[in-house]
Formats: sequence, C-alpha cells, structure tokens
Amino acid sequence: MRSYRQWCGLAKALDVVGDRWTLLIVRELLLRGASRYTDLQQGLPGIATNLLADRLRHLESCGVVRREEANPPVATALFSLTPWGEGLRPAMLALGHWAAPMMLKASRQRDTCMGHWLALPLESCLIDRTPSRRAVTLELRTGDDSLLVETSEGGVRVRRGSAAHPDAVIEGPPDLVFGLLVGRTDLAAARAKRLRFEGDVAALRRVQPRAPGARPG
Amino acid sequence: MRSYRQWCGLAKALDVVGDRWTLLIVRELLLRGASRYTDLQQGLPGIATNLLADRLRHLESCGVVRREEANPPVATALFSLTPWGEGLRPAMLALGHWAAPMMLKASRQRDTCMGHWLALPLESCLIDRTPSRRAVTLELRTGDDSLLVETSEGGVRVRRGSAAHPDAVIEGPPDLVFGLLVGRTDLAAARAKRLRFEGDVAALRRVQPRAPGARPG
DNA sequence: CCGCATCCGGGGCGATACTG
DNA sequence: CAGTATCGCCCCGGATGCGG
Repeated sequence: MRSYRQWCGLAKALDVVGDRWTLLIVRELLLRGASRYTDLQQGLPGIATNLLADRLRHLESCGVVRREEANPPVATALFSLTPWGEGLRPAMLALGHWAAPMMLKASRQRDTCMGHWLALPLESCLIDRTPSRRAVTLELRTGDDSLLVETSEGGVRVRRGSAAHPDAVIEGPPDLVFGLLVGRTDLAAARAKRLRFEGDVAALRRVQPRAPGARPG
Repeated sequence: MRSYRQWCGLAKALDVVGDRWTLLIVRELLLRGASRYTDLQQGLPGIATNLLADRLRHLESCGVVRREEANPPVATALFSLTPWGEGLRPAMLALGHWAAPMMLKASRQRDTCMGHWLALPLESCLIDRTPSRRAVTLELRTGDDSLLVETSEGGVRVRRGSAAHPDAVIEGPPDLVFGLLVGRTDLAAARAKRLRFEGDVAALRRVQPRAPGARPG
C-alpha cells in the first residue's frame, strides 16, 4: 500500500493493515491459528489468489505474519500471526463490536456466513454475570462449524472446537444463534424458527449482555 | 466501497470505514469536532478533493457523519460525527496503540506531522498513577498546535486547546514530546535536544506508562 | 493438490483544473 | 468555500497456467 506518510499512530497502523482484505486475513489467522494458504482462501470467499499471496508477503515483511514450512513429511507451508500480530485482537474486537448493530439489522440473505466469524462479535458482546461461580461452556453449532463459548474473567472466550460435556448446546442458523445470544431474539421465538437449544438455560442467561448496543443513524 | 458480503462484524465495519482515507477522516472529526470541508482537507495532507467529498457522502449515508449548514450569517457547511460515529473511538485508539512502536522507530523525516495527531496514541498509552489526587493538566506545544492532557478516571483525556494555568508545559518537536511522555526519552536528554519543559516534573511522572509497548517483528 | 505467477479488464485512486 | 470534472495510472477482481 502507498503510505500515508503521516507521523500518526492510526495512519501507521493503516499503512500496515489498511489495504483491502488485509484485516480479514488477520481475522482468519486469529480465529484459526496457524493455517495453510488454501484454508485461508476458503475462509475468505471472493479473494483473488494473487491478492492473498501479496497480502501475506506484505504482512510477513511488516512482522505481523510468520510463514514456516511444516515438518518434512507434510509438504505444506503454514501461516500464523506473530505476537505483535496477535496484538491486533483488541482493535478487531472493537471494530466488530462497533458494527454489531449492523449484524442485527442487515438482511443476511446476500451475505455468505461462516460460523467461526461469530467469534469476534460474541467475545466483545457477551459477559459473565457471575464470575465467582464455576465456569460454564456453551457449544454453538451453526451447520458448517462448531464454536465453544467459555466464561473467563468476567467475559467470555470464544474459539473453534467442541466440548465433551458443554452446559448447553445451541444449534441453528448463525443469525438466529447470534440473535439469541445477544438477547435480540427470545428463546421461545428462536425455537419457533427451528433453533435447537439443549441443556441449561441458566448458562445462556449468564452470558447475555444487559442491553443491546448503540444503533446507527 | 464494494461490500465483502460477509455476515461478520469486522467485515461489516470495513464495508463502512475500510476504504482508503476513511478512518483518517473520522480521526480528524474526532479530534477537531465539527469541521469545515477545508479544515478537514488541511488536516489530511495528500487527499484528493473528490475523494474527500465521496467519503463524506458515503459516511453520511451510513450514519457515521452528519452534515449541517451553519447558522445563516456564516455561509458554510459543518461536518461532525454522529453518536454512532463517535463509537469508533475505542477502535481507533486500539489501532493507534498497536502502532505505537512504529511511531518510535520510524524515521519521521519523510512523514508530515501535525500536533493533534498525538492525541490518539497518547490517550491510549498514558495513565494516571494516582487517580485519588486532584487532576493535573499538561499542555503540549508542538509548533503548529496546542494540546491539553488531563488526568481522568485512571487514564488521561487529550484534546486540542490550551489552559490558563497548566501544571506543566512541554514544548518542542512532536517526536521529542511524544518520546518524553511515553518514557522513551529521558528528560535531560530531551532538553539537550531543544525540548522546553516548564512546571511540575511530578505531573509528568504521574502520567507516564510503566513500560514501553510491545515491539514489532 | 498446494502455493503461487501471469495476464487482462474495470474501477478506485491521485493530481490538477475548473466552477457556483 | 465547497465542491465537480477530467484524466491517467495502478490496484483490484477473476480466470488461467504451472512448477513442486
């Protein structure tokens, strides 16, 4: 990218991650951990392959991404975030949090959706109302993916995976799962729309935020 | 901007503020408050005027920016952030904070610099070590601009302006002022490089962070 | 298959000129 | 002062090719 040539933190950040697709690549690396080129491509529908290669090179040269050849038996390269690259997490959470209202009002019809994309907005929206009690785990199944929501230090951590004995399992289309978790949709109404909920309703109530976020406009 | 068409908070945010120059325009509005077109242009060296117009229209249509004609005697338009637009502040602080190491190592020679740009990284770096004591005010003079740093709720708020009786005044080139405040440069060393410090050194010590931030690479 | 490089058409971007 | 108009260029998007 052309540099803004401004001695300003925000401008410097945008010199590194301001290009189109760049922050979404970082998102994939953050949510997936070390990934192969092809897996990144699959998580970024619509990206041109040369762009992905360009961006990865740029991020590597800036010290955000590390590229390493996997162990000899596996003939593949792995891309992952450096510690400094992981430092982008708060900024990405903040951006996702800011955009949460758009996720609720948006007509999801024309948007592609992958389950693990929910991780960022959920981590910035959900809370732990009773941090002193033992941690609970929710498992989200959105068709293509499986996410774990775990209470942690007054908030929640969200990661891909599944648990042996989650306190509750929520299964359904991503927008319904999201709407239920953030308190936009009632449990009964969600169930009427083919959402499955099994387990402890108290675990759900425990992580739901108190009020919906600010609205645009 | 072309939409990513992903049902993901981060992607939705980038659909709105991911275009080139857009976040920098929001930065100017955040730091300056309601601004005229020309003032924005002057705070964004290098931006093409058609781009500024395009971006402002886009942001207005998205509900981030509000445009209003000033009172009849003044024949000018004013642009300002909507409340939702102001909600971008935490995300911009996080991005600026992430990039702070680049501000220290960067060769500032080729970068243009305006004093009020320091406000974002300072607000995310500085702290108030003794929040129980009465608030203090530092005034920064960087040649083109004057900034006020005020302790507030364990951190600091930074805004343009000057004070009648600040606890300390720091005057000099922006990089020196910044280096001194974040603890990168020693006061004696800074003075040797033509930085002027007047007032209470304790006020400076009170807001300096404990450790420098993480390093890239 | 995996990880790109190359090629090409279209549009976003950068700079200048001009106008109500 | 607050933009619009215009134009060249380069970035981006999409397709294909290609070596390991």
